[in-house]
Amino acid sequence: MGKEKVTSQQVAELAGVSQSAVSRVYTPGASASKKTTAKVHKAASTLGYRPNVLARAMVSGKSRIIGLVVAYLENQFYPDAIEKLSTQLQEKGYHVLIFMASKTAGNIDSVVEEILDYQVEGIIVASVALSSQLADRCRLAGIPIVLFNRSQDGEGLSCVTSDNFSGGAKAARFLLAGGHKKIGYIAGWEGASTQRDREFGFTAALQQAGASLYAREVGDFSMEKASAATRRMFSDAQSSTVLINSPDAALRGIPDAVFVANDHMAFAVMDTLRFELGLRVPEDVSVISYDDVPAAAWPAYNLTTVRQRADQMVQETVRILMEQIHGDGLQSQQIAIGSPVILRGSARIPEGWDL
Amino acid sequence: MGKEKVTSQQVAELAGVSQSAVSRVYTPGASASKKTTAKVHKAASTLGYRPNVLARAMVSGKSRIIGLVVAYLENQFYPDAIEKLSTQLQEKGYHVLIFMASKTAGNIDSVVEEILDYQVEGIIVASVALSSQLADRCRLAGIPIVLFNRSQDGEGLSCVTSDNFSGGAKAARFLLAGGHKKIGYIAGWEGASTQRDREFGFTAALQQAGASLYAREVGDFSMEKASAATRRMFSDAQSSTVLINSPDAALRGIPDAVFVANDHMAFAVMDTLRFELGLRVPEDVSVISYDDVPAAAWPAYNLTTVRQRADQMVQETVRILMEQIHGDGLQSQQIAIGSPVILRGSARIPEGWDL
DNA sequence: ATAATTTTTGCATACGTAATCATTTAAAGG
DNA sequence: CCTTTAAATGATTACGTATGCAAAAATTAT
Repeated sequence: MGKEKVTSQQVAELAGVSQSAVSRVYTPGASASKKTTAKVHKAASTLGYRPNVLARAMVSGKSRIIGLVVAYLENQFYPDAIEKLSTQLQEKGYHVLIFMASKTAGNIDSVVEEILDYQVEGIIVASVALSSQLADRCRLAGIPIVLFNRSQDGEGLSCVTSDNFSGGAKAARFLLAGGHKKIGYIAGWEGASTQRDREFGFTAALQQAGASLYAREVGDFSMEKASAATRRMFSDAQSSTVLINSPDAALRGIPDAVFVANDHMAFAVMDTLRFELGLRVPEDVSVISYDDVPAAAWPAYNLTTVRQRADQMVQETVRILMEQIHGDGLQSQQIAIGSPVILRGSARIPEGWDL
Repeated sequence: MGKEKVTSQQVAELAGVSQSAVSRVYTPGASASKKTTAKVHKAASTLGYRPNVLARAMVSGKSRIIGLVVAYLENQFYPDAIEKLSTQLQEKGYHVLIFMASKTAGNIDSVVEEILDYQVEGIIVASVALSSQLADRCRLAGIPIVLFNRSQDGEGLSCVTSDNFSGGAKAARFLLAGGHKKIGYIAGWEGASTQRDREFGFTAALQQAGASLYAREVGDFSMEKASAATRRMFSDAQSSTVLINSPDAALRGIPDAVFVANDHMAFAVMDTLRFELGLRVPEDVSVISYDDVPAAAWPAYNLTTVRQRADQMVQETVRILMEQIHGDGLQSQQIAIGSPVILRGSARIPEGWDL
């Protein structure tokens, strides 16, 4: 109940200087003599003074707040990224105001509007799309936006992703080199650029090798739907699975390998294969996926996967944001971080691979 | 670059009213006629006006910001909680400013100082402790604090936890009912109240049944350390494991059950038992732990665990925070949510249990 | 219709700080 | 020691909004 607001004015009085002097002591690059600096610091510490960020933001226009829109926190990739983002921004004197888009799905725009109300200096949008008029509003307001782990064409938005196309291609070449003939794909949510690019890269590399997709199902980045997709794809009857380009009846049967659009779904896929369908991984079916979240390295899964370098993605995101905030009106940048295959035990390892 | 700041003044001019009128239209409970409300709304929408939260915070003292201190995001329990917290607070018109304490470990206090700079209306501290002088400062400043998943004695701080003592006791009774004789415990970080209470409850229930702990190791809530602890506890030689109260040589040998202080460590424990030590779960060793994070239900682990009801914990946290913010100077509250055992397959199920 | 009451409105001020500007003080140069 | 230049300081203003106060308008009661 005791509202103990210590203001720069009070510090000034105690130190015997003007309020301006106090302000300058706490403003980097402002001119203040050693003497007054000392006096102010002393008075400030006895009173327990700390500058009011909000008041500072009012007059300077710098709130030191970055808005972060996020969803899908059940996918370990995002908490990991949030932690890294927040830590790096903290080091630069910024802090993260978080906005959940998951449960409010659909009206991402209203979430971004709320963000703008807080006079954020920049916005990071993770894993969700943005309407073009909203993007325009932000550009008009001079507030930089960086899409994290999503790209969006035609809006001139900055984005940071892994090189999903080439990552998908690597997965395909890895499976082909392993001698797999009937290769399936379990897709993520089809509105996502990551999903699209991974699939494009995957199928492009298959075709380049004269192969093609044997089966395809959609898992929408959800574990439940991925399980269902797995059941459809690996049911003996294969009734509901669309067999693409299957040459003749002799080759029919369940896939001998599957590329899953992300680790989160791959866990469900592996569990369904092993515990529900009684198939062995990798002996009966090779599984490879995308992200390399921490759990992929857990022995129970030991998942071969295409690594998304969260550290580098975060670093680039912060760099772009800082560039746009400080140097004003820079060009938007699209960054794609290289994504290596991490060899583990869920997929047959081709002989002589990665010597 | 175009800084398009639309102010209430501009809206007022376009609508032909005073700035005060505009303010009142956007202030719930203020008096404004239908006519002016309509005029203002029209002008506001043509100009794209939205109230500046920061300016509003300046004069009203209400920033609509809640500070959240968090660490250990690799433990799925916390992302889950963050999502729920943020969503519930959003619904009440508040937003979450996030502060990572993990990498800055040790100086939690400086993190809280930074939070205060943002004039937050409340602080949620998850999984970390707070110095008493900091707690005092916040109380003095009239800023409510709620500890989430930690309790702290003697500071008069509000906290929300699960009923860790009784949860630990339930785990013990469950293992005893299953006929286990050599029961081990893998502890979390010993500075944590959750760790302490779970262990106290566990050992108290053992003793009440005339049993006692057979082995104990510390895992510090880390997967690596939990693996190492498991190796020590289950090595045949048992050289480094402290055998507590082992009656005679005949009873020596590896534990037939282990209670792990949280799920996050239990995953590492199970993996180490199965893939490194070649032990079967639950045939050779029963494993039970605490939290019931999503991954505990994944078939690969199928972990029997004491559920921490994140939904209810979040709900209570938000309730307390709102009470303290609106009604001023309320008593601090300590809430412990009941925690049921969730039966899965990692521990032998006693006959007739939970009929 | 007039008085009493309630609601609405505009004016002025305050929130806590940074930035501009003119002024004073200190330092440097000869 | 005096002049020139640089550094430091204080008074003032501005940021965008909410609120107390008094005046005006609308409503109700008489």
